[in-house]
Amino acid sequence: MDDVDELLAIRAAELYYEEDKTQDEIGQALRLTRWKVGRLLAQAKQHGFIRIEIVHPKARRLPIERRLRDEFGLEDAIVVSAAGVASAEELQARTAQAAADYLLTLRPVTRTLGVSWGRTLTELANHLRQGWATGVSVVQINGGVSLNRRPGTAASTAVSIAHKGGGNATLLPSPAILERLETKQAIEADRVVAGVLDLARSADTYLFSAGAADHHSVHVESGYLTTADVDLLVAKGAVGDVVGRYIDANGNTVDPALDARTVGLTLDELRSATRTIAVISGSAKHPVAAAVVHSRLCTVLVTDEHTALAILPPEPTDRKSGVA
Amino acid sequence: MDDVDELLAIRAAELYYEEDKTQDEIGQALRLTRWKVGRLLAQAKQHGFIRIEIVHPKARRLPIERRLRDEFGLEDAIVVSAAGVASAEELQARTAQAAADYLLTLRPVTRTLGVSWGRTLTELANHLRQGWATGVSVVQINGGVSLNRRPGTAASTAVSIAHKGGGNATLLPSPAILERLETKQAIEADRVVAGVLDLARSADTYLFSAGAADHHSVHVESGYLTTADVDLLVAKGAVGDVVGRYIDANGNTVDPALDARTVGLTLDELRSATRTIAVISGSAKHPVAAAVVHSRLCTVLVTDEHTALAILPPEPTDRKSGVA
DNA sequence: TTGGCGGTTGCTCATAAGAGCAAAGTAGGC
DNA sequence: GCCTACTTTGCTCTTATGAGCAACCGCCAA
Repeated sequence: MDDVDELLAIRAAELYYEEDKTQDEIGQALRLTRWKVGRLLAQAKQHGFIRIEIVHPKARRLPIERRLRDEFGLEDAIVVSAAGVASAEELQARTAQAAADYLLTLRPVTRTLGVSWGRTLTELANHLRQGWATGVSVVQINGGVSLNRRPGTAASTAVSIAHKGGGNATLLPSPAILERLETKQAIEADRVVAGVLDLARSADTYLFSAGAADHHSVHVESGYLTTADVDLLVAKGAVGDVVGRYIDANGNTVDPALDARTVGLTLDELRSATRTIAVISGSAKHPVAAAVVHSRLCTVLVTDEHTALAILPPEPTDRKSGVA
Repeated sequence: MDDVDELLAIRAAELYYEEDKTQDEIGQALRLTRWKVGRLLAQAKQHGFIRIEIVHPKARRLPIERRLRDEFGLEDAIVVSAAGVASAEELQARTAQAAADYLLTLRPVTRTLGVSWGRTLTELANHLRQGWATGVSVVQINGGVSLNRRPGTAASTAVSIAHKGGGNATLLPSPAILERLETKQAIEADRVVAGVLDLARSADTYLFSAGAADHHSVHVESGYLTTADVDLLVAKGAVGDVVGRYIDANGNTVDPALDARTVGLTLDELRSATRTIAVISGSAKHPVAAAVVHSRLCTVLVTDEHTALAILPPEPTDRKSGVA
């Protein structure tokens, strides 16, 4: 495509997309045959001169979803569009909303849903529509009684999801991380706790988010970890946490000792589940999102466009010499 | 259009524009008839959910051009797209390039071109293509021997335009603004200067830009005005200058005494010309651009999308109840 | 109940756009 | 200088889309 054709293609595109002329009319105006006009338009598209965006809070990016599914063998992927999004909060809200919507469409319908907790899931619960399921049983899959502030956020997330789905929640009455291994083992040996964990292991679907390994983490806010702890984890290669367990870029636990003191389903238990839905949004979470997907911690990913593109390998520009 | 239809429209748009499905296929997927799909897509467009942009340095915005022509009775309007533009400089370069391209298409061909000077025109001259005209005569229409720095910029702009058009330039050997009225009158009485001005008045086409009334003005840089002078002009309502003459929002000279000391064609002479091309770009120049267009100082406007939209009255959203 | 009325639906028909192909044009190799 | 391989062009034929219209639905009033 030489310069002259390029300019013609742009002129044709202006007339076609902005002036609603037919290719034939454009042909007359630019002294081309209508076939030439059609080819120029096709080339303009191929070269990326024509950008078509769907600007809407519920808009998704299907081609990116497909790439995610294909690239990582995901069962499903939901990618919300970032077109016209002003703030990171808005994008996260869109993602949470999309995840809430996705729950409605789950087939087969979930009977027992294992849930994690955190900011994203709280937002998801708020966006969830009343009556999204009928008689769903919700069970927490990791510990989370907040130590200091806003006690019960973790609980209310699970309860809210259950209530709106016409069922009830089973809470895991345990801190997320214990200070001593023995305490953790004792807690897990407790009949109630063990029962909850058994129920959690029997869930047909798991729903969780991921946290970035930084000082704003919910673990720091809740007092389970200090900022120094986080720095140490980062130094060991941590990119973030999933159900309270810190992982590196390969999805492995970075600190086995810490992991052993963490109450809840293990990463391997999560990996062996048939349906695990990860909801992850925001630029701070790009590294964890990548780790989650690469290490097959989820079968379904709900995320935003930016995060998805950060996870995916760069797209081979689809020129004629694409294979070369 | 209710919520359900809106969501369907978005889903349809995703499949149509991103997945290249036919409306019929979308109908099958969403359990709609293909006509319903067509209507949903039309509604999505109407509501502005579908945004189509042409991303290219030479892309123009024809609908905006039309609005400018219709709204202000312009003979022609060239509006370059701001899609995908990173910096203000890039936008100005695009505008200058568009103006240079426009000169090539002028019909009837210009024999004598009156030009102003300034950053925009210098850039235009640089972007102008060799051989853009054959034997064009270029004449300066306002004074501009730089007092201190970069002497000859004004001259080289005119010379460059002339050379590339296979003709020669007639320079106006005079400062832009004189300190005393008597000196200005004496200069204009000079045979050479008077001759140049006569030639300038006989031009068939005028090409000029406009300057913002701020401290970065070329007049300040060249030493004709101090920043204090500019502040005073602004206080009097100045929005910028055209061919060295400061105007208010209505296109009137803000300081008759200063205007009388300014050498070159008057604004009224410019207004009575048959073809005057204004090249104006950048957010700082929105007010001058509006003044130029409103007061009919130009018959042709070359500008960027943002400036054009700032000049134009807000577009009536084209809903069904558009007239109400 | 019935009869009107605005709005929606699914159709027919006309037009626009795309796929594929043969002919013409072009550049390079011998 | 001529032939060959490749690209570009303008076509035919098919498919997709849009315009316009009659039938239909739901809503309200008589």
